[in-house]
Amino acid sequence: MKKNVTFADIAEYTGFSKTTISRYFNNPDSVTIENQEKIANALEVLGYKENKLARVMANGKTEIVGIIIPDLYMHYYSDILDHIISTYETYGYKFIVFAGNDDADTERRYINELLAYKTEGLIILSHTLSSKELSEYNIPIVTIEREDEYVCSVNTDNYTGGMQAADVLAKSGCDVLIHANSDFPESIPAYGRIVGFSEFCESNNFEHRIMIKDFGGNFEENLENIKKIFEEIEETYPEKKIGIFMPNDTHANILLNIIVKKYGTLPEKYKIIGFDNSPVSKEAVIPITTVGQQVDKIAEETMNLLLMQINERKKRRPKPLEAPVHKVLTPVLVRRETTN
Amino acid sequence: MKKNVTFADIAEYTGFSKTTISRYFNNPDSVTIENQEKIANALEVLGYKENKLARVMANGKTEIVGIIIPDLYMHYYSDILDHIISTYETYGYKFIVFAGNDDADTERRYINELLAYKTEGLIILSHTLSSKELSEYNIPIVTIEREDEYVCSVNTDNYTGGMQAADVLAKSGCDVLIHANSDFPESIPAYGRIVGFSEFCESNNFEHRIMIKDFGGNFEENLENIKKIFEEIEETYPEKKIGIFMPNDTHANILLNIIVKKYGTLPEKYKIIGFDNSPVSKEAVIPITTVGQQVDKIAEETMNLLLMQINERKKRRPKPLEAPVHKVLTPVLVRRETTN
DNA sequence: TTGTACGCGTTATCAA
DNA sequence: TTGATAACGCGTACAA
Repeated sequence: MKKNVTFADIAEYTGFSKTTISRYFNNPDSVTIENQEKIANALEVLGYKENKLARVMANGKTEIVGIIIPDLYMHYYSDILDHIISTYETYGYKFIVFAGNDDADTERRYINELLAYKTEGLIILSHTLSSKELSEYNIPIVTIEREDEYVCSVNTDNYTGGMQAADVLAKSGCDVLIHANSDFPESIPAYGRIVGFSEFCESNNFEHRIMIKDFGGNFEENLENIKKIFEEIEETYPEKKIGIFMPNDTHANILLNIIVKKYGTLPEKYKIIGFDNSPVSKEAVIPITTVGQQVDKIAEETMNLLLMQINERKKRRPKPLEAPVHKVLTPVLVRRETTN
Repeated sequence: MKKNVTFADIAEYTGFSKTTISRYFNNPDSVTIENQEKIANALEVLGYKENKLARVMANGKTEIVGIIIPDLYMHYYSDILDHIISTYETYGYKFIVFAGNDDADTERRYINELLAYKTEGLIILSHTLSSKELSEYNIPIVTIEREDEYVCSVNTDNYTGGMQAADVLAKSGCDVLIHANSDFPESIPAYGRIVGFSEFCESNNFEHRIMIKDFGGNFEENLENIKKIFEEIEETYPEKKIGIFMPNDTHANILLNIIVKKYGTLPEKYKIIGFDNSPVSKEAVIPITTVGQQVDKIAEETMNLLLMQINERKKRRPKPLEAPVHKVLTPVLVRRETTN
């Protein structure tokens, strides 16, 4: 195990001090062009490899962000993760990734681990810890599409999304508008969808119905529960034209597949709209109309919000935010073939 | 910005030396039970938070692994990533994740960044850098399903997989067996599929055909190219029963959707088999038979292989591997509804 | 069982 | 423009 080449070695080789070598990296212009070349040459000759951890010890900037995502099964999450990770090219921040959404203690362990590595900020998509608890960690945090009272967040305007969905189904000539979703508290942004959907229906006098159902945590459970929902719809409204707004594209796709398997196609009787505009919506047998989340913008705004907090902390006299900032992004309707 | 609590503070508060505090964490039994309690108490009172980076400076062990994945669009990759990340519970290693598969220089930057953070090992799924170049970084590496001559790797037995696929299609009563795949060099494990498939057909006298096609890098291109393939098949073999072996489940699903959209179901005339057993194969309109990769085992073996190398390095006199270890895992056929 | 002293590789401060 | 020195927080011989 041969020793690493360090600034000390470069300094010795070139006759400069360690300080000058450091300056060569962090403020090159403060070193003579001539000497810059000498140093550059020495780096080549000695085969220097930088050690960012040592730098972290000295200046405290890890340029690492921690991210906790519920799972990678939901296409929406892998999509988000992909976009966030890709911001490396823009901001240079690296990401340590954890997955999990079950156990609060597990999640606390993840966070403590992340803090022990001095990550400069946290991006949280999982739902197990309250924003109150998160805020007490006293580190820059941005959450995405979850309860966010005490922390900064980026969310889609779910209320508008719900209205858009209802509107499309209405314009597709449906007699009854149905929204299936899980039972979650009003504090979660997605709750806005239910409200937006309902209000649209009520103020436009559409027969509508909210079906609250626990969809379960994996495909098998999803399938079973969505089958039940569909059976109930078939029985209840044999003569009507039905518009169904599913909680996300993954679930919309499952419903679509159930119907297509039964009828060989999507009958005129049914219109479907999903949420997220995740890849599965366009890859489905029949491309699914969806209320699209702007995942690229979400990733971008998340990093902006996070870096804003991070940079504020680096100031000599940082002012903590008076109140958490909640960025809300407008959903974009993506019309495809499951509606008119 | 109040200073962090350090061992020095704990030492001062308890009256012990920093060394004893360190021992409390790394070798508790070498400290009196009584004193352990004193220290534990001090940690509480002072609100100590560990700093693993400082520990890294002192002992060199980051417990971080870097991982470079081509993308998160292919379900197979998100699946693998999910399983690898989840090994945290078993091994305690954290993961810094990069995504990309395009540009060699970009990928070199990723690797250098990872090395600068002293990651203890690398897991590579992208294809842009040769294993020769990778091996020259002189750090523990495991690749998954890619060219691997000079580095350790975990691969699925693609040859057997190819034979299994052909066998299932044959037993499903197909007259012609077709395997569509991209044009890649023999050095890539997936090439074995083509060989296994062909050899099975030849030794059993099945009419067969390998269709080499560039599928493109996103869904739109995939769709377009797979449509062309299907059209060609429809024209060429109007009277025959066709078995089609697709390169992965994502592509098999696209083909299935094209057919179902045209016929309302999967006609008896066509049998389809995919590869990977990634989530999409069971979530498809008609659940897709597939040659399954054992993703859980792949993740496990990958970490085993990596940790073997990492631990060897920690020894006083590490012996470098004489030759890279290539772990090969048997694929498991998953029969579903697109074959008999 | 506990303590001393130094090292890990870089940056920040202050001085020249 | 350059340098000397002290951090950063922890681990580890070696000594007691």
